[in-house]
Amino acid sequence: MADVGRQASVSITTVSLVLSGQHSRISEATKARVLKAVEDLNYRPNKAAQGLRLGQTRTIGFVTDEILTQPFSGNIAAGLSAVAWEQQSLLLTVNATMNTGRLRAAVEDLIDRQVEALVFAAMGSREVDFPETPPNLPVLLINAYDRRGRIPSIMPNEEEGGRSAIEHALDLGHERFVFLAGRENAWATKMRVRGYRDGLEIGGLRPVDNPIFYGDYRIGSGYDLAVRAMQRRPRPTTLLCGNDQMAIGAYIALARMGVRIPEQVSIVGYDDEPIAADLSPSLTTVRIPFYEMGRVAATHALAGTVSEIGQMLMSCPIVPRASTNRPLGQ
Amino acid sequence: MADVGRQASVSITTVSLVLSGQHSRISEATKARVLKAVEDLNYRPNKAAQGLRLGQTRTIGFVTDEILTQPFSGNIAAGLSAVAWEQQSLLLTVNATMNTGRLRAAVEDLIDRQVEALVFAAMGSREVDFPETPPNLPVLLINAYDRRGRIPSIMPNEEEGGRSAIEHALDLGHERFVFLAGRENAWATKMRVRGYRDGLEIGGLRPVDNPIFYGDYRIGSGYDLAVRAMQRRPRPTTLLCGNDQMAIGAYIALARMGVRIPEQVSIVGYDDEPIAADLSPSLTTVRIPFYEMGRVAATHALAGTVSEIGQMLMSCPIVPRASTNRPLGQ
DNA sequence: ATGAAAGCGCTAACAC
DNA sequence: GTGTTAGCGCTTTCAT
Repeated sequence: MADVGRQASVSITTVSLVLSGQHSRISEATKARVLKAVEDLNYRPNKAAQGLRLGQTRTIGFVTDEILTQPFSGNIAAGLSAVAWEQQSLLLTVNATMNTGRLRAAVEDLIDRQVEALVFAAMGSREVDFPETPPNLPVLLINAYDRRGRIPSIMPNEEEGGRSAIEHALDLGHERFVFLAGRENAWATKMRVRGYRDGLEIGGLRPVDNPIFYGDYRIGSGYDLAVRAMQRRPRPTTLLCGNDQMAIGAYIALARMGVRIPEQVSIVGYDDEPIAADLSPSLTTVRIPFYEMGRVAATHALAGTVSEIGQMLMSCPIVPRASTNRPLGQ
Repeated sequence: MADVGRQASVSITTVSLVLSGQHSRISEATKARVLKAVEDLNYRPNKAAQGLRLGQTRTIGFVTDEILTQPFSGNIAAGLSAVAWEQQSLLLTVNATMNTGRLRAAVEDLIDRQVEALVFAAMGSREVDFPETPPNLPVLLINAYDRRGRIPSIMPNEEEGGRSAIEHALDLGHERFVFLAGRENAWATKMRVRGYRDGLEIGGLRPVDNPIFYGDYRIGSGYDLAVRAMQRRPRPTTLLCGNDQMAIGAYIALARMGVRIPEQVSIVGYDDEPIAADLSPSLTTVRIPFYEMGRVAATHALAGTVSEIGQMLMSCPIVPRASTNRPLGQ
């Protein structure tokens, strides 16, 4: 900056004033000279120094828990990143494992680097024991909830998602379901099951006729449970799957059994992974709005309005595709 | 820091000395007093200020091109992140789209923030027109190559991967293949095809008997091409798929046709997505070492040895699973 | 063994 | 209109 000043025969103050857009009090002539010098010297302001002086880093600390290695959930990062960029901010990212020690170290490092907000994102809606943070620092959890419940969090409305899935099938006229659920003790499973039960009630159907089979969210269990489900008499007309992976398992099982989708049985997935649209027939599924969750998080984090969030639930809409249709004979 | 000094009745110099581990010349007594004060005041050093003074930010700029939203390739980020963390560094991440303007802006912002290295990662092994960067800044491309060829890059050895796939099948005794390839004009496709042709030659097989069908890397094309492939007489005994997604399509097609894997036909995928291990039977596939690519990149970037990399090709090994076996009658 | 002072690159009162 | 100066929070010579 001193170099620029020398080159343009002005003080560094003038350079600073020109560069920070306070042209108001600077004559056009000097302004042009400074800009020319900046150009000639290929000068670029040091944002680290600016940050120190201004006391702001335009940086969001982002701690992930295996999220990057998980399919499609990187959309959380994409959403955060998009909003951050719009507001001249960047993401300082750390990949922390389950291990609480690592989490604490990561959070502390980010704080030491003066991030202006802290966002933590987990897979599978876990509970976390989040470390202590300075009182004035906005902190937000995505897809996770604090053990002590004092940190605002953004979660998908899994219960609504489960309900959307079955309501979609009810609307098509279906009356016999099996829910191929995921791991029984997972938070997301419990919520989705709750939504499913709500749906049954709305449809006036008895739980005993529309059972829940528990699996583990993996393809294999989707396969096995689909086989089991199709052995019931009368046959279910819709299989609601705990996630898209299990739906893939169901697809393969039904293909092998010679049962056609959606003519003989409708399938609903959950997650709306990229693969869902690619399957044939394309998979009707429930979308988890990861990208939007990231956007909302970044928006509030940067605005310093995290306290308005509380425990925010984001809507999980049904995405109707070709794997669901009216049941046979309707 | 001044507060700590006051609390411990020492100068800030002493505080700094104690905190930076230069205990050498500090008496145990003062050291203890300082540490106590640090504790009491809950003091944490400001790394932004440290960085300014030391002229180092311990930060790697990481520019991604849709990579985060792509399944499993987030492992590149995980690899980078792991090494960075080991070396007390962090990733400053920007999600840039194809748009070159955005890429340039991202790179400039990162440079202004004084990152100590720059890593760009793309999906699908694209060519990029990378912006100008300061001569002393380590820059590295992952899964991408510079239009002007002057930037070191780390790419998967797709040709070797294609060859590994077919060699694995040859070793099992197969002699009739169809290669269900991906988009014909993609760089990765060309390389994989080249490896496939090498393999045919090694096995002494004629290309005319072992054709290549081109698709688009999506499930649907895997399905269609598998159907077409199985109509050939004599039937192929192994289907080599351009990626795991196409292999899934093949699985579904074969299930519907009543063809058993691997008894009647062996399947090989490519990518080793998480889903590959979950399929039933589990999918033999070629692994792209994304995580390792990230690690190597971060290691060289931080060590300032990017020039040693040149155009590095990372090995893509076959991962044998249950979808391949000896052909019938062997 | 400890402290005073300079300076990293920048901004912003306050002079002139 | 433009320059002088102080200072953001830290490290590090050089004195003492």
